[in-house]
Amino acid sequence: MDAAERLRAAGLRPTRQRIELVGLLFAAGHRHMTAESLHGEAQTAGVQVSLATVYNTLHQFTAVGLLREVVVDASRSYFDTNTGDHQHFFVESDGELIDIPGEDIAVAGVPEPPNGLTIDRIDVVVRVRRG
Amino acid sequence: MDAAERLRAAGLRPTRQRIELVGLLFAAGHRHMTAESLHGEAQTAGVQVSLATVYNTLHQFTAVGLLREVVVDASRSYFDTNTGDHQHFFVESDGELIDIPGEDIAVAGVPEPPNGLTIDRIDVVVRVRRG
DNA sequence: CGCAAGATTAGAATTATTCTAATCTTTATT
DNA sequence: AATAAAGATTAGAATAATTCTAATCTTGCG
Repeated sequence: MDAAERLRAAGLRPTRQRIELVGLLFAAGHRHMTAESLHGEAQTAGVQVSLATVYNTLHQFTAVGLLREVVVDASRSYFDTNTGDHQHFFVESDGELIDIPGEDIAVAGVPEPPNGLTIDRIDVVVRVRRG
Repeated sequence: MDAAERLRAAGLRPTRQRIELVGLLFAAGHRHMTAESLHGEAQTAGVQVSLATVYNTLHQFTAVGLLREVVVDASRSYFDTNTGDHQHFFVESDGELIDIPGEDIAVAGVPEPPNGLTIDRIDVVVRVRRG
C-alpha cells in the first residue's frame, strides 16, 4: 500500500504535503517524533511544508489512528508510529522515548472510575535518567 | 507549622507572594490545579501576584517537594498538593484529575531499562470519559 | 543601622500550538 | 474532457502557555 492509498483508506485526501510526510513517517520501522523534529526532517529532505501543516497533519493522523500521541512532557507533544498496545520509558534529559511491549507490562488494581466515567486507555510512563 | 515556617523549612524565602500562595494551596485537603487556575483564585482572593510568579512558585515548590507535577495533557501543566505515592484518573473533557491511591494500583513487568538508565518514577494515567 | 550578596518578582520575550482566510481537491454535471 | 460548487487542506497570522532577565526585595554581616 503506497502513501496515497494509505491516506485514502484513512479518509484523508492525498495531498502533496501528506504524501511526503507519510513517506518520512512510515518509511522504516516505528518512530517517535515531535512536530518540530518532523518539520526539521522535512526541510532536510527538501520537502516544502509549513510547521503549522505538520501540526495539523500529526493531529489528523492521530485522529484516524495512523499515529498515537504520547503525553510525557508538559512542554512538547510526542507522536508514535506504533499504535499498538505498548508503553514507554522516557529519558527526560534528552527527550527520548523507548517502547515497552504491551505484553511485558501489566497494570493491576485500577479502581472502578467514579460516577458515569468509562476507561478509555491506561498510559504508563516509566521516567528514567542516566546513571 | 504556618506558611512562613513551611517555606523556610523548604529553603525558600517567605515572601508575601509565597505566603499567600501557600495559604491558598494548603488551606484544606489535597488539591489539583494549573498555574492559570491558581492565579485566578489568587485574583479572586485579592492576592496581588503575577501569573509569571505563580509559574515560578509552582515549579520551585515542585523542586523542593511541596508539590508534584502531573503530566497528563500536552497543552497544560497540572500540579498536585498530594506528593505521596498515587496515580490519577484524568477526565480529558473537563480537565479534571482524580486521585487513585498508591496502594490500590500496581504496575508489574517493567523491563530493566536499557544502557545505564535508572528508573526515577512510574506514572500511570487512566484516561476516562463521560458515559 | 547600612550595605553587599544573592534570591525573588513580574513585565517582556519566547516557544509551542491553533485558527482562519485563501487555496486546492474532489465530485457531480454536462 | 471541461467546469463548477462543496468541502477539505494549507500556512501565515494570531494566540496561549511558559520562560527569561533586569529591577527589586531579603537576608545576614559588620
